[in-house]
Amino acid sequence: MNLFDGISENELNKLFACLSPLRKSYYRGETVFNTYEKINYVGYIESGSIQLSKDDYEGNKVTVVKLSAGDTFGEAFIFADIEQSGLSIVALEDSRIIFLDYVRLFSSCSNMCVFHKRLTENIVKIMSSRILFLQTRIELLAKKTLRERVLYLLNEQKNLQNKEIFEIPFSREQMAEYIGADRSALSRELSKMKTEGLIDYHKNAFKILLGGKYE
Amino acid sequence: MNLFDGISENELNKLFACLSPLRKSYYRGETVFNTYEKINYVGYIESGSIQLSKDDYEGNKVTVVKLSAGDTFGEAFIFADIEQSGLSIVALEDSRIIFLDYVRLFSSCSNMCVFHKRLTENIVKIMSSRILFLQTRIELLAKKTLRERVLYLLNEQKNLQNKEIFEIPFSREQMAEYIGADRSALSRELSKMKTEGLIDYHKNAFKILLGGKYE
DNA sequence: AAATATCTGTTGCATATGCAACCAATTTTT
DNA sequence: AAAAATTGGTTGCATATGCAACAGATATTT
Repeated sequence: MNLFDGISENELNKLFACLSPLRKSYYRGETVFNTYEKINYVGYIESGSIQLSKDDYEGNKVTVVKLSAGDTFGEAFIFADIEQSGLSIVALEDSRIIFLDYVRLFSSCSNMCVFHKRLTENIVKIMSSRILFLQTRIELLAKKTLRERVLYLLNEQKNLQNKEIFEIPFSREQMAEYIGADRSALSRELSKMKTEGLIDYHKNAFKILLGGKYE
Repeated sequence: MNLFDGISENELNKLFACLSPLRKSYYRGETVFNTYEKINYVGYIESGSIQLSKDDYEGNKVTVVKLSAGDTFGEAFIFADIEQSGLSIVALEDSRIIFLDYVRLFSSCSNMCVFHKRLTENIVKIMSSRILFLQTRIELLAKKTLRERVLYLLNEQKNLQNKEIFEIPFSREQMAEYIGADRSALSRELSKMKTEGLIDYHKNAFKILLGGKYE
């Protein structure tokens, strides 16, 4: 789901004239927003990719989500009235981002209402899917054993990519972080699962061999 | 945040005339939606309370959230195009629910546009806060130790209620489920934390004694 | 290509925690 | 009030897993 779906190139130009968005570029590793900033924009990634993470009081970093070109972020803070997002947003590669101001986004404007309505609807759709995604993630994290979480992630990716052999879009470290586990424990569990004939993998290419109760 | 905030009684009547919502009553324990139903409505709880949970392939039940009078649910499925919600929604007590049809909610209508716009904005706000809530929950579940999750929950509740002594709105069983732990393990950990002078509690009234690195 | 840095797997160890079983306390039903 | 059901705490046990340290593999820089 793209923020600008259903809005033609021509309409988009008019819309931009009205919304006067900020367009900014970021280098790999550069911070888009830090933890203490207020987010007043819906961000749209024109190119590149970013990572949203959250730091807790102990300094552990939890990756909330990674986003790439065509994705939208910041919509969770619309109307939320939160002074500090608590999110640190960093560019994973050179990126270009369009920022749409909340206020303009939701203030009616005489000539553009059609597009505004469309944009609003799109934002609602994006929020829908974000909620569903987060709920899925919660379901994964609520699993009590590491193995269950691994299998949940693998099945998710398998279904998503609809292939028998699928690529996990994470490094081991990131994969461990995503499922809330220690990296070495993940490695160990993966090895064990391979030995037991449950799964097979080479680097990031995985295959689920045995479904059993996990299918 | 209430779905109908900013809409007066009088306007609400007009809006209802236009939206023609369904009003239904449920007894305690009764199912509002089962796992296999498609949800086409935004549900608004007039009275009572409900619980949203999700069953996994092994039959474990994960409580997603509990909602009570004034809360809204089902908004995550707007435009999501999902045939089976995967959610089982059950009334926790006798409840009365208003269902607003997605289609009518988002179709423009000649005379009601002002209220529709308002409603849409409210839904966006609700979705915002839901996303933030879910992200918080994820942050909790991503903690590696039970103690950290417990403290996270306690601090959350303390801040929410802004009292030194605060009531946890869960039974032990539910609390354990919420933080993704075994009930007996939770009991043990709570006892241990009390012994160590970290917290104090009696039934559901808790107090955080020692912050230290957890403050 | 050599040197360096990053990523991944392995393993020993201590501990946390799920699970089961049981008992006590509390609440609900009869 | 007695009986039954629900809820919470305790404990033994086996195992899962975080942590640390190290080694090999791979990628990056010089």
